[in-house]
Amino acid sequence: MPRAIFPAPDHDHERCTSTAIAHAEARCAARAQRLTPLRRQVLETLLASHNPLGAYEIIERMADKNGRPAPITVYRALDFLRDNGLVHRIESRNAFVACVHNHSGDDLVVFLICERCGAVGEGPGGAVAEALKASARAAGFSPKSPLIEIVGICSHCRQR
Amino acid sequence: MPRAIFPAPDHDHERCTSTAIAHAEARCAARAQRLTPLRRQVLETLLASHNPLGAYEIIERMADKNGRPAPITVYRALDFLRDNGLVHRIESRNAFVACVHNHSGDDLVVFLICERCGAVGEGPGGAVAEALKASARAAGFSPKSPLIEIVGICSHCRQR
DNA sequence: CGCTTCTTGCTGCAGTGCAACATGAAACTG
DNA sequence: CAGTTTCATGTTGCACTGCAGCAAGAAGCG
Repeated sequence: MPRAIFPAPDHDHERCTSTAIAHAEARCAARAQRLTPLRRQVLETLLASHNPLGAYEIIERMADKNGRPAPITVYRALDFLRDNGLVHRIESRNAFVACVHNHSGDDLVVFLICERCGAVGEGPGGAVAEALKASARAAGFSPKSPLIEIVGICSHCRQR
Repeated sequence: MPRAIFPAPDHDHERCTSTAIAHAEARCAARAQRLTPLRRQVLETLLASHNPLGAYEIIERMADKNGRPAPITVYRALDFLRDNGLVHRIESRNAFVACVHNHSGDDLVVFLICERCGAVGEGPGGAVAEALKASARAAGFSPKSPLIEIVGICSHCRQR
C-alpha cells in the first residue's frame, strides 16, 4: 500500500522517525556530507512534529540545560538539510518540515497544507509538473523549480 | 492578441498603469469598497514597478516631504488590495505585485518569477488547476486556493 | 604534524508582520 | 442634523525571520 499522504494520527511514529533518520544518514554518506549531531538534532526535531515548524519554534524545542542554539546555527543546519533534500521550506508559512519521501533533487512536490490542524502532506506532482512546465515554456519562460502549496482541509480533520 | 505574460521592457507603461487603476476603481465601486488615496497610492507604487516589491521597499518609494507611511499602514492597504484581488503576494519572496489581470476571486494563478531580472509574470493556470485539485482530492484533501510559483528565466532575459 | 576545509559559536542588524489602542472621517438613521 | 455605527488611518511597540561577518574548533589529508 502506498504511503498515506497524511500520516494517521495513530501511526507508528517511532518507526517512521527512525526510517527517516536512517535515510538521511544514507543520503549524506552517499554524498560525502556530514550529518553532524547538531544537524541531526534539527532534523529530529522536525520529524518529531510532522507539522511545519518555524525556525524559532525549532530553537525552542531544542532548548535544554545546555541552553539554546542561536538562530543562525539553526538556519545553517536547515540550509544544509534543504540542500540535501531532507527538509522542505513551506514558503507560505515561513516554516520547515522534514521530508518523508525519497525524491531526488528537482522533483516537483505538491504540499497540501491543512488549515485546521496545520499538518502538511507531500503529494507527488508528476502529471501536474509536465503540464506546468509546458505552459511555462509556452510563455517563453525556462522554468527551474516549481513550488506548489495548497491550503485546505485534510482527510483526518474532515472526518470530524 | 493575448496580453504578453511578461510585459516588454518598452511597453506603453503609462497606458498600462492607467488601465489598471481604472479597473481597480471599477472593482471597488462594484463591491462598495473604498479605494482611498492611500490605498491607491500603494497600488500605484506597485504598478510603477511591474516587479514585486517588499513592504519596506514600498514605504521607501512612497516617502515624500510629508514623511513616510508606517509599516502597518502599508500592510493594511496591501491587505485591502489583496482582498479585492488587485495585488498578489509572492510568498517565496515576501513581496507584493500588482495584479494585471481580471481574474475573479479564487482563480488559480501561476507566477513565473525571473531570477535574473526579478520580473513576475502571471500565467493562467486553468488546465493545471484542475489536475491539481483532482489529485488533491484523491488524497482526501479538500483544496481551497492553490499557490504556484515557478522560478526560471524570462523570455527577455533569455534573449541576452 | 601542519595545512586546508568544514562546522559551530558569537555579535549584531536589517527586514517582516502585526497587536492594541487612539483618533478621525464617512455613512446611516431616526 | 445630532448621534451612532462603521470604517480608515495614525502611533507605539514588539515578536519573528533571516542572515552577514568574524572568530574559534573539529575533522580530514598529505
